[in-house]
Amino acid sequence: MRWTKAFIPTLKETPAEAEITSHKLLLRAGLIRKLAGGLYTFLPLGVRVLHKVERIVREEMDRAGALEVLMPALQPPEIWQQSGRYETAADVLFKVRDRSKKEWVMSPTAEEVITTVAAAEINSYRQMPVNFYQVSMKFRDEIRPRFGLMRAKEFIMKDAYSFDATDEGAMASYKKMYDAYKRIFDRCGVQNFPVEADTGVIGGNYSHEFMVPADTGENDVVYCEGCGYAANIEKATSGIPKTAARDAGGAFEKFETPGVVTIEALSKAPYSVPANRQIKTLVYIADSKPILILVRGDDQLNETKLMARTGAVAARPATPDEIFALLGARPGSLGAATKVPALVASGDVKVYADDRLQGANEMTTGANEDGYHLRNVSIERDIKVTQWCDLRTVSAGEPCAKCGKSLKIRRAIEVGHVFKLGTKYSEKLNATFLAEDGSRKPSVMGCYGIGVTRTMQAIIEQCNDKDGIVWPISVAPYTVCITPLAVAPDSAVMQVAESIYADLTAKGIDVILDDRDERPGFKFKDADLVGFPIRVAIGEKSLAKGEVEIKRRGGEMILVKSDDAVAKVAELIAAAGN
RNA sequence: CGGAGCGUAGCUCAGCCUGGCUAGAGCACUUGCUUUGGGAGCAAGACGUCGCAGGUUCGAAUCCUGUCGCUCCGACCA
Repeated sequence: MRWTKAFIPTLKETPAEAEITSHKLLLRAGLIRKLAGGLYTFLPLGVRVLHKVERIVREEMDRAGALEVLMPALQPPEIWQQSGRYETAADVLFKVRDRSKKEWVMSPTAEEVITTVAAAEINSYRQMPVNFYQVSMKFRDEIRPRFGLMRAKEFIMKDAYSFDATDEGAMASYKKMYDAYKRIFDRCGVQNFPVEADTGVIGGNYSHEFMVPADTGENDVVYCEGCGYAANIEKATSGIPKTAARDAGGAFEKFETPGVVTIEALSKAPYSVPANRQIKTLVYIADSKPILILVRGDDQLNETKLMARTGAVAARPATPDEIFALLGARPGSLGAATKVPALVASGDVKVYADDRLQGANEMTTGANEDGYHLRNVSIERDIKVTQWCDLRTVSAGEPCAKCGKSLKIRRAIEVGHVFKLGTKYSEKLNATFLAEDGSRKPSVMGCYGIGVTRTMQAIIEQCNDKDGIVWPISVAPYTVCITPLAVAPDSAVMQVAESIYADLTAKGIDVILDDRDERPGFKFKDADLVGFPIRVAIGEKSLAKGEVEIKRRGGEMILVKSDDAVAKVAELIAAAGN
């Protein structure tokens, strides 16, 4: 490609719409332009990068034995109702109507469709294992699109769906995808690591997310440098000890605490009850029923865990009015030792308590009466706990549950997610088969997503410097940029440039020739901004000695004889290895 | 949806508080001359429904109301 024939609208200044580095660079390097919030046009250079990432994805999916398909973006709402996700995923569903007013759903993912295919076509255990994948535009009515391609209303996703006859088979399919994902992100040239993850609305019981570490990521990841444990904070647990039991005192007693409505206020004089001897009582409305959640005063409730443990489809904090109606007190004076046991006994309320409180006594909590708290509360004796479970959020510095080393937390971008789904969808959509023993069973599914456009941005977020993008060779829009410092066709400089351009092109290397009649500084700045991995600069000075300059983006410049330039470039590309 | 901020040239922004001449600058764009190893200089030129709609006023980019859009913080996810 010749630069004068390409379309690369670079920007010297940063558009006001961009906040994070990768978004700024996507715009400045001329890869994308915004049409509206969360909707972007991929310009020619952006498309080239996208295709390179997609190619890596396809190669590795194919290598792992998955089969490419292409499913409709417009889907009938009936199959969503059948799976139950018409309600549970309602928030993100784009819906449209055709001329006959029939409603259609714009695909945010395709479990329902592929399972419909499987229901019709997979009738025997002999047809499995099988894994179908596609690369296609997905649509989600995001609450808040942001950061360019990072969270958009439409985005390109690679989604794959495996079908197995047995649970063991499904685990093997899962492992194949897990391994393929590791290879894909490694080949894309980004640091990445898998973490244990929550399964959320998709369902299932086993899941990993692939993360690219970045301060601008939207996920907190808990990890241990000792044993390699890593998990999304929504899922992470630690080996933090339970609350120490003390010598059991007498019955709990009420005491006056006028105006005290926070853990902190109660921890100060004259009360001086440390946060770790308090029980924090929260009221949530889960699927329109009130539930009580008990965590220790110095712990934070993890809402994702709450959803997972209660199996609720929707949960939100109760309003002060709802709380008052239920317990007769306002937030800040709530507790589960009074009034609540009767509500639990009558089945009106369930109490979920964090494991860390198990066996705790001599605790302080609200009295369900404004201005009063209770001291000397023993959980086992005074509170009817419906279910004990892990509900707290892990903090940095807590001991690892596996090896005891101090846990750390970092921000990261989720670029891939693998789920073992089980039979949730195959049961609801009747994807059953005849097993070897003649019985009819639902197939065991897995699903596997990669945010292709998000991956593209995550690569930029990680691979950049003050001058611009620093593309890994595997995904760069062009691998080599040839920069002649004179462009008159009869100049020696341009003739050498043309010759190297022709030779590199003949070798099948993606190369762009900057034939613009611009000053050298201008061309260098543009090349650095766009981030071509290898630059070959040809100027009169060095050419007088028969030499050209080869520079690895972000690396050292070397001088080579112009006749050796092509071989040297090939060598650099081979050294990158991906 | 809740909270905060912003909409003026293709881009970055000034002007608005305290209404008043023809609405400005830099970058980008066009033409010419000079320049030519890290986003050049000079000269000339083209580019605006001041987001949109109503209102107040002799007069609105400026004040008021509504509305639309964008960005950031929170709940959602690849």
